[in-house]
Order: sequence, then structure tokens, then C-alpha cells
Amino acid sequence: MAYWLMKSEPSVYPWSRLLEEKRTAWSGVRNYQANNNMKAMKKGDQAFFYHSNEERAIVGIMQIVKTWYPDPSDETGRFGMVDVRPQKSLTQPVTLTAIKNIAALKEMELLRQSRLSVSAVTDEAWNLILSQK
DNA sequence: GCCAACGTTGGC
DNA sequence: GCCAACGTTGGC
Repeated sequence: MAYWLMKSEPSVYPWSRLLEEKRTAWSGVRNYQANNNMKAMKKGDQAFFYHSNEERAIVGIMQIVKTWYPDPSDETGRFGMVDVRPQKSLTQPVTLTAIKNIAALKEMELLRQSRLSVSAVTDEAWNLILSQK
């Protein structure tokens, strides 16, 4: 099973909304690297839900429930989306600052490429982040 | 609000 | 195919 991190601006689509809706299609990605990461996702993979911009913290864990399929809102036909469902809220969000303070996470895609909205997370990084209190 | 880091577009 | 100009994202 692989791990991922997906960003959303709280003012656009907050974690609380995903909790209400129980499931959503991760549409709107228009970046090849992010799109390729979604293509690599398998059913059952887990992903952090990260609030970008005004909050900058991982607030929940999601599960991929449907693999990549074309995004109907993309007229070029190049970009797609996956379906996700919330699995667990973090009682204590893990902030970007906290992640930066973990030396072993210096190489995380999240830190190296701040504009990438869908990135891969290694097993080590996943476990380290979840062990933060 | 600013700006660095990217990504995209279009002229040549 | 190069690269300048422009647009966007997201951290600060």
C-alpha cells in the first residue's frame, strides 16, 4: 500500500466538508506531476489531507476508493481524478512547521516542491508524521 | 500583501 | 527548440 498527500485550500474545500459528504472526486488538478501521482494511486492507498495557505497543516487521513479516471471538467482530456473518502481526523493537526522541524523529513516532496498539490509520502515519513503529538 | 518557485504560452 | 513574458500556487 502506498501513501500520498493531497492539498486543499480550506476556503475552497475543507476537511469538514469531506466529512459531511463522506466521499468526493478529487477534481480540478491541472498539473502533470500531480496528475501522474493520482494515476499511480491504487484502491486502498492512504493519503494525508493537507490544508494549504491559511492553515498549513495535515488534518486528516483519507482512503483512495476509486482509481484514476478522466476529469469531465477538463476539456483537453489530459487530466483526471480519483475518488476519496475520509478515514480519520487527526486529533492534533500536524503543522508544516512541525514537519519542517523533523530532520528526517527534509527530503519530503511537500517541502521540496511546495506548489505540488498531490505528492508521494514514504512509509518512513508517514509513520513519523503520525507519531507526532 | 509580497514574492519565490514553478508551469505555461507564444513569438521567433 | 529556445526563452521571455506572464500566470498561479502557496509559504511567509
